[in-house]
Amino acid sequence: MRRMTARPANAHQARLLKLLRDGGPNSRAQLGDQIDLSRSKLAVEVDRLLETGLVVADGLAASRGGRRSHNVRLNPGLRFLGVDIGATSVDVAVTNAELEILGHLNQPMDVREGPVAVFEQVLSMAAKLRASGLAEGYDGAGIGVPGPVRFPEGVPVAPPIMPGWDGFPVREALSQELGCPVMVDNDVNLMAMGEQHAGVARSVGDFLCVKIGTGIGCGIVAGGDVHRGVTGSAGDIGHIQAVPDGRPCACGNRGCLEAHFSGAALARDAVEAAQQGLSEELASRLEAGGTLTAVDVAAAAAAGDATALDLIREGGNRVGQVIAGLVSFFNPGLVVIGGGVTGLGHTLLAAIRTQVYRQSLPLATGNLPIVLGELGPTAGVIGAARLISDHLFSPA
Amino acid sequence: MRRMTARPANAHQARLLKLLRDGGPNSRAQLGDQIDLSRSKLAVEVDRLLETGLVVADGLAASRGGRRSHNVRLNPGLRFLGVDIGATSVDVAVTNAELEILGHLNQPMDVREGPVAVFEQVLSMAAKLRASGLAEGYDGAGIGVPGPVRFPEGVPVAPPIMPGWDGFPVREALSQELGCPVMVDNDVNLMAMGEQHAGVARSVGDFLCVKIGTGIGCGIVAGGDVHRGVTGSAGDIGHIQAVPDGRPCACGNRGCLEAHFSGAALARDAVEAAQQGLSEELASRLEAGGTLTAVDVAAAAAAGDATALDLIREGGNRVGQVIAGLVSFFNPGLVVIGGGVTGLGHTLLAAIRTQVYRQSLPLATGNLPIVLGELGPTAGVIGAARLISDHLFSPA
DNA sequence: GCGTCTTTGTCCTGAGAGTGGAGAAAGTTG
DNA sequence: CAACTTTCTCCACTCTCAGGACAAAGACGC
Repeated sequence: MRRMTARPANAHQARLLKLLRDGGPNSRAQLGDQIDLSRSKLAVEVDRLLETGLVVADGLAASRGGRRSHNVRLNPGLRFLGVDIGATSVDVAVTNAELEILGHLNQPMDVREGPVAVFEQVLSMAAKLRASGLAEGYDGAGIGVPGPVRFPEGVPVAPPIMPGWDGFPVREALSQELGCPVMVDNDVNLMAMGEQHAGVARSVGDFLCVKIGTGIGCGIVAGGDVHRGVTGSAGDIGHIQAVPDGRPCACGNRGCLEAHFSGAALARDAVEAAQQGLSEELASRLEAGGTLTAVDVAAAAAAGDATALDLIREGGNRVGQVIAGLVSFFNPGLVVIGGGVTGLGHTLLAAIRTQVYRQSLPLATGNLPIVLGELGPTAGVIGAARLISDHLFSPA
Repeated sequence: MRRMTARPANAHQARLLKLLRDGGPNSRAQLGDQIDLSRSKLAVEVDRLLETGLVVADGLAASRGGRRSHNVRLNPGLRFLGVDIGATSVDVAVTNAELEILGHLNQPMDVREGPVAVFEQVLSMAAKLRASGLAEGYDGAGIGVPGPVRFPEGVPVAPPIMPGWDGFPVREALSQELGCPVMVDNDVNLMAMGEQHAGVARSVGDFLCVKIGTGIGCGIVAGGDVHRGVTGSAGDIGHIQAVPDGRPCACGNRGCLEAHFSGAALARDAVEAAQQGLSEELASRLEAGGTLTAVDVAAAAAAGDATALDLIREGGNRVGQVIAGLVSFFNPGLVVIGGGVTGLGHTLLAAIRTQVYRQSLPLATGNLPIVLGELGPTAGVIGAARLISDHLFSPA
């Protein structure tokens, strides 16, 4: 099917599209309240957007004490694809232009199988969503990968946990297959954008979004925009030294944060503890499943297992220590904790908070909320849709 | 004397003023090459700037193969005052509108004497510069203080090393006394702006500027702009934990970076070493001067004293470790080392580089210069002048 | 049911912003 | 001294944008 190809012709139109995306259907009068334009000029730009088809009339709204307004809204037929490639699974979702999720699929998959296999999977999931009637095609797609990305080109660079992906033209290839514009970013940055768009970080301009999953990363939002760094590796905090002369890490150094606490490290420590007979709870789970994951530790902790609680607390202390440093450095207005280990819940959060509030200066922590992400596994795909919509809703 | 009060009327004029500030006298044609405006429109805006008096004609330039151009330049009578209040001294300088230093005074002074005493000193230095004929008055002033600042209001907040300054209306008071607009910022941010304007960081959009003096701070420039954080305390890295259970720090915690390495810590360690008889060089200097400073350590190191070199190396390792973490997190394109201890020179730099290159990921360090600041003690005052000129050269 | 008030949206006019070309002014070069 | 360059100014024309007048459509009080 032929998809929309129109783009806003100027900054005003871009602004209007974003207001409609974030605020849903609106009348010209309501739009006028939110934008610095005369009614006449605004009407002209809205008419032009109607001509492009990006925006459509949406009937009459209720009266607010006078003539009823004619609402307009983003074309309800627009479809964005949000893809979140994690280390061990793939999430794919369809959204409308208002970034509401219409359908969401998740599939376990090891990113190390390489770009070709993963791509095949993503395309099949996208096709499945299309086949279920949620979309006739895609107007744009955003995709997140678990490693640094050369953002302007949309190409992963030197990704430690993604052998085979280095230099793979993700943007180019996906755009070719889907026949629509594509933007690529680090998965952590997308999670931050997701929480900023629809989660706990709404209306916060400077915040950190720490994602603890198989590895650890940190999305940085400064002045409302994602900070990616000069080579796209900003936020790569997994290899900050957390313990002097600590555990050996896959990167070759010792004591990296990721070696001491992450989904993978936690699972390894839990198995160790079970084998050493420190926890019956963990041992029986190990026996039953053959292996342990962060989910098992969470369950054991919920059941009151002291060893599991200790593991979580110790890990939280490590992460908290590093975050404390980042808070001193960056002075954010909010810290969001997300990723797979959020299942560890309040125990983890309490440990992190303790460290940060104790080690950072009062001025930086005085009014600093440290909270769990609100969107869970949908943060990434919403962020991905947001990424491509920000791109498409900007002047060409 | 009546000073200039005009401000640019629109973004074009602001852009032109900044081009003239950074590029010196220019013809209309040269300006046209650097700005996206038609020659006719550009001529109109230049004429309006001439009318305001901010810009003046500057005679004919050499021919470039055709008609000679009529240069324009910023009014050579404009004067900015740059003030850099350090922990132990005050720098005051006069610049022209192109931010060239016309006169510079330095005066030892303890910031703990409080805002009233320091202000008196600053005003007397400003008057001295005026009396020497360098300025008939000031069109604007920038001032840096060694602590966090609520930037929009220009008021220091909860400054640990500046008791008595909390909430003191620096901007308001100085503006009153000098009769011109004033902007206030953290001294480290100003140093970063100085190096960005006229030093090693020219044309770098994302960099860190670590200032090691009495304390330690870090200026953060992201996307060309200084990142100040939500409460103005961004870059306050002196109290990041560098050594678990390390030395007690004035802030109440243990192992803070500042407690292990800074001008003050280095002097203390040197005295200790001298008293323990570890270094004859340092001991003789202690005897001679009654006390030791970073300058003594630098001299001892230059003379080949092993103990002094060890102190510097160990300190550099500590700082380098912290910077390594910040590099992983922020992924800057450049790291500038400045402040009082730059006298320690290459020994310090080598230790820092070793740590950063060893601990951060190759992608972040692959093309990362770590260099000493170029401007020395003038970085702060140039940054201060730049701060106020950025303000005055923006539309009102 | 009817006039009055409020809200919404459209139309029109006039002020500026901005472009691009013509052409004058002032050089260089052979 | 002719031909070519570069710089700058002037002018006509287009486009943007604001703000007021006005029409449409509803709420509300009497």
